[in-house]
Amino acid sequence: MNTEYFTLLSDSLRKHLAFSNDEIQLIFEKGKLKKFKRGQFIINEGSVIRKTNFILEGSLIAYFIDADAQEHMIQFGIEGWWISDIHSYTFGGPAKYNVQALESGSLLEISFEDMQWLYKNIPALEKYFLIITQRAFAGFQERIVNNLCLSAEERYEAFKIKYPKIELRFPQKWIASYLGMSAEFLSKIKNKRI
Amino acid sequence: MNTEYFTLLSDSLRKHLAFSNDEIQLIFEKGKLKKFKRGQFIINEGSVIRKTNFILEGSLIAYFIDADAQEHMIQFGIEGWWISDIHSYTFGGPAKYNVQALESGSLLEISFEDMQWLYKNIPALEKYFLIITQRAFAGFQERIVNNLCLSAEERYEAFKIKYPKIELRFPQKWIASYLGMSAEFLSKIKNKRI
DNA sequence: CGAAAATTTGACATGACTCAACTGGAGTGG
DNA sequence: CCACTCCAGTTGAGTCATGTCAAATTTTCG
Repeated sequence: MNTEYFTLLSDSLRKHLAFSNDEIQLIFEKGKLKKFKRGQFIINEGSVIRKTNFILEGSLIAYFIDADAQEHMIQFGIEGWWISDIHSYTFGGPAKYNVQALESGSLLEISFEDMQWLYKNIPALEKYFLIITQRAFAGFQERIVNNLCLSAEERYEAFKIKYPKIELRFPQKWIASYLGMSAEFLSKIKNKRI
Repeated sequence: MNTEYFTLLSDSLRKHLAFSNDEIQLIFEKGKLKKFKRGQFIINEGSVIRKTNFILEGSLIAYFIDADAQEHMIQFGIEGWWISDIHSYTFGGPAKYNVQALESGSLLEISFEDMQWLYKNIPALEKYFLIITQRAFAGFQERIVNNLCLSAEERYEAFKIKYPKIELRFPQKWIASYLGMSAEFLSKIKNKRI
């Protein structure tokens, strides 16, 4: 198996808790390695996919399309991040969002059932997911707060500071969507034409 | 101990997973029963309070005050809900929000350390918190989505459907803040004076 | 290289905010 | 238990931040 991928997963896990190499190996064995191409859908809105994905390479976005056919970005993900549709993976309902690749790459796919098995065999794993879910939760709280009390320009400035790498790697129209403003308006902010 | 309180906690826990009476008893023993009065602060922004709270009676809100002295509601809570500041409880940093009582009542306070002890002694408890954190996470995702693609009026309509009881119990100005609109504008929506 | 997508730019439209004045009702102290 | 505050809610006028649309330009990628 690719050592680079192993390192990526072990770094992500060990950032929060201690795991043995055997335990990480176990996760790789339970998971399925999948390649994806730019533009490919990993999850389609409406389908039930009880799987979560650890991104090994490339970039993905989670977004949904509203009644006016406007796309809204929920979340982005690059190598080293977990991404799934929580309604489908966690609760078993239909996915509320699309997950699509913006850059080709690969991921490690783990089913809900296999994850329950892994929880039983790797004591720290459930706590790890509690911690990263809490972090994601705190992140979404912050995003709501920013949407409530910052102007469009302030939100963009805060975003650049928080995610300097992301800014360079994702198309501007998706960043605008993530920040809750129109693509045109973000363009005006960047070029000081407000 | 008050059987009504016991039932409230056991219902909340058993809604998601199986727990024995002894296990629930153990949680009550580790927790501290605290009464609070209308207007009282449970958590002050900036302080470190590694405690989480299960509301037994009354209502609380979590909010913060921005640079323009505007209050923004993050979350509300009534009996049967857990509330804390995640930055302080989970990560040990200073609280980002105030938690204040809108109605007098009481709560069960559990420290972070005691919770770790409870996790070790009640196998299902950690999974329970993973589940409710995931639910809260999904809720915040939905709130972001609504803020991105619904008008103020649509957000209010969706809120009334999702939280019919909350609507009647919390002052309108806080509901407006929760929904990301001014109190005046919500008043106009309700009275069709737009 | 060429088509399709992303970005830029300007003109114009509008949803929601701010401010300010007024009203009503709930909590509190004498 | 009444009167007095005082905060929540209402209403209107005026304003502004941001959206929409459409056309021009640049970039991306098959």
